[in-house]
Amino acid sequence: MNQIYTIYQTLYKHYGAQGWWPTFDENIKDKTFEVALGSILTQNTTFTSVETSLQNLHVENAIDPDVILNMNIDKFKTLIKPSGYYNQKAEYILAFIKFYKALDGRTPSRDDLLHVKGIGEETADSILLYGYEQCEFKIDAYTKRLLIELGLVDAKVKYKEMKKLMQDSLTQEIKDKKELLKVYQEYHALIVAHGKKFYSKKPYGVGCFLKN
DNA sequence: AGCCAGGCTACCG
DNA sequence: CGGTAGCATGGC
Repeated sequence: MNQIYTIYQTLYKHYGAQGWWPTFDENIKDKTFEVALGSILTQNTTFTSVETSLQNLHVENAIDPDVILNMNIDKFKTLIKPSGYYNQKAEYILAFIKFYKALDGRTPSRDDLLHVKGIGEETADSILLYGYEQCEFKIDAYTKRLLIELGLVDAKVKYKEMKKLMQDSLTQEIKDKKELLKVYQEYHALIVAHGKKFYSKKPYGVGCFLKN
């Protein structure tokens, strides 16, 4: 068993299942769209702030592309204000909505997503992994700090390299595609749970039990 | 009171 | 290409 998969097992044993995405409303019609909204809103922000924004949107029945399009822009900005960067994020979300409606239900390619303003690698992978159930591993700041701290990559590693390391390691161990998707989804959530505890404050990794 | 959050774009050299 | 300022609110 390779090291990346061993880390997953250890984290899973320690924290248990995290749930694939902290969905605000299980009964929402368009889960994919909600995940995309959350993925954009959570950029450089805590998910608790995002939940406040999603709650604000929900009471306006605005977890819906057309409702947002027909809404006064300043009103929309007010609703997402708790997540910060509300001017930028409003622009990003409108750009995504345009893209999303044009898809008409199809699953977008990663490359197409990356051409939408406001969607970088992490947000694209977040939308694909949690919104479209695609096997795209999501790398975030915690993942990077963890891999560096464990000596598995060097400090100037790129997103692409980390993603390849995670995906190659996991596909090597897990042959069932459904299981692989589940592990991708859980693994990222576990890293966030672990990262909040040991990789938020410098120096990173103090007390991290993975360092043995 | 200050630092950090589940990033991205624009612009610099 | 790599590096960095700017974006903004909320939590601890």
